[in-house]
Amino acid sequence: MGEIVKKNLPIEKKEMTRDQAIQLFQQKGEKFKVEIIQDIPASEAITCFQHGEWLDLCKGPHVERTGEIKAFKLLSSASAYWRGDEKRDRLQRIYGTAFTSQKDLEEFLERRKQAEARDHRKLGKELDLFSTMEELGPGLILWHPKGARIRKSIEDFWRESHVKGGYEIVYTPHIANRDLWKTSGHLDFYQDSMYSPMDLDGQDYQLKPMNCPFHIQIFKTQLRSYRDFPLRWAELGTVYRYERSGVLHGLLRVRGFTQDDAHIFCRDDQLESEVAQVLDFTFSMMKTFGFSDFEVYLSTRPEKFVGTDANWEHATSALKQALESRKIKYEIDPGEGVFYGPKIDVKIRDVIGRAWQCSTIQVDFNLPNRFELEYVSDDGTRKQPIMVHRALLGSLERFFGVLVEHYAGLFPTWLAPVQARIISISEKVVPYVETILEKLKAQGVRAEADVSNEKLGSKIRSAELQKVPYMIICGQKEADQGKVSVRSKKKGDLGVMVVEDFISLITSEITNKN
RNA sequence: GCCACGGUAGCUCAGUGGUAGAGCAACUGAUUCGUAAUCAGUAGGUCGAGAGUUCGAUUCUCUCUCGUGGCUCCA
Repeated sequence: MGEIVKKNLPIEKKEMTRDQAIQLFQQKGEKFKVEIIQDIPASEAITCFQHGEWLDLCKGPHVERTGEIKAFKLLSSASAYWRGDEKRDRLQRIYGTAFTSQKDLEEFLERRKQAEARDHRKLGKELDLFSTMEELGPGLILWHPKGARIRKSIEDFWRESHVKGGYEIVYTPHIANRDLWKTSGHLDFYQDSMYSPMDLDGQDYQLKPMNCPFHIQIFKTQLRSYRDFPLRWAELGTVYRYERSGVLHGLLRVRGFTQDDAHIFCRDDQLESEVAQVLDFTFSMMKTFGFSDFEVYLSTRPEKFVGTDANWEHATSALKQALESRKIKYEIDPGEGVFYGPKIDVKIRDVIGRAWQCSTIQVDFNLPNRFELEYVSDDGTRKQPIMVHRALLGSLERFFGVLVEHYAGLFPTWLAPVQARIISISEKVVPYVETILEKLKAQGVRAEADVSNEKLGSKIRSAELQKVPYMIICGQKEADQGKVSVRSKKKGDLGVMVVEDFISLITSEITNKN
């Protein structure tokens, strides 16, 4: 590379006809290039670029001369399937990047380093939040006490919001008779990612890969009336899906996870407003978690699907109407719907600009049909309800991983596993530290004391590294005055105040979820 | 699942065909300290697992397993 750059060769564009190009690459023995050329529409020109001896097929554009490349670096290499098809040949792919100055390259590498520093797998270890281990098997998460504290805060908020939002909370088992999945049709579509059945008294039972059939069974326990709708049933439901070993990734892709699932059963005429309400709910919840940038996609009918044209048409237009009624900008994702209906996906943008798919809202007319759901309508006839599947956070594991990266481990106080750490300056003030600790705990603050035999600087460093939002420093001065010295992780030294003032400061931050 | 690369102390990592070392953490002692690392000592490892080659394997070979980067996939 260095030599090519040094020679400062001009890079020349060469257009050629299809036949010339095919002949050229056939001579070179490059069967893949020949295949690409054959796929280029006749209306488009075929171009090659050349510098020195090197000639290759490329659409361009290129820099004018090789000397323009002042800095480059190879980043990684990996194998890829030809045309992304695992049944076809494999190619070795080399990833690299080039810049017009060494400084730009260094900045780029610095940004990568920063992204690495907020990697949830690294922080999960450093902050003692979660782990996975060989002894358990891949893709299965152990939530450590500190991770579990955060998860509990998320769940508490989630439940509270759902109850306020007109949902009922339900619970369902982790396994069920496999027939449920035969009826639902999931076995036909997703058998490969479902775990093998287990034999219980001669019946096949199945570890659940989703929660919907359970909610449907609750629906079926009564004869429903049009007056009952909408029924909104939500569950933090833990599901298990077999993910291929190569796709597992920290918390973002796992084999056992908890969906913040809900199913809304409603009438035709309620569909649009229900969807709109879910959209509002999604944005307001995400805002509380610190996300304000969104990308919205409407996914339409895929190649493999069930249901009638009329149903798809109706559901898709209801989703569209809901988006438009809320003046939400969205893009159409053609053919990316689920086999049973169209969907809206919401991606959130994190603080360094990466988009994460979390929320999904899916219309389903397959399951009501397959499970023969019905209700008594106002004219006394039996009708089929519409079902909406929705998850706001998606999976708690994944969402948690995204949160860790978004905040780089420095959680807002309401989520922080340790909200305040009380630090003693000397052994003499330990009893005072304990009274402060009790006061904070009594107000529901997640506080802990550091009375170890270390210097103040060292204890502060340790609290800083653990990203504790507040450090409460107690020395003889504070003990004498009955006050505390407050240091905020974000704002630094806040000075000395009476304990009650600190308590109202931190508790208001916690209740307001700032 | 596929390709490539990895797994050494709790963590971050050196190292070697003759069974291993550092820093931090832990523990013990001294110190009682004012806003990002006090000092000293102690302990800690079947070198991911199994098999093979070898007089001898943590080191070489194979299989498995877990992880990492990609590909494909994600109800």
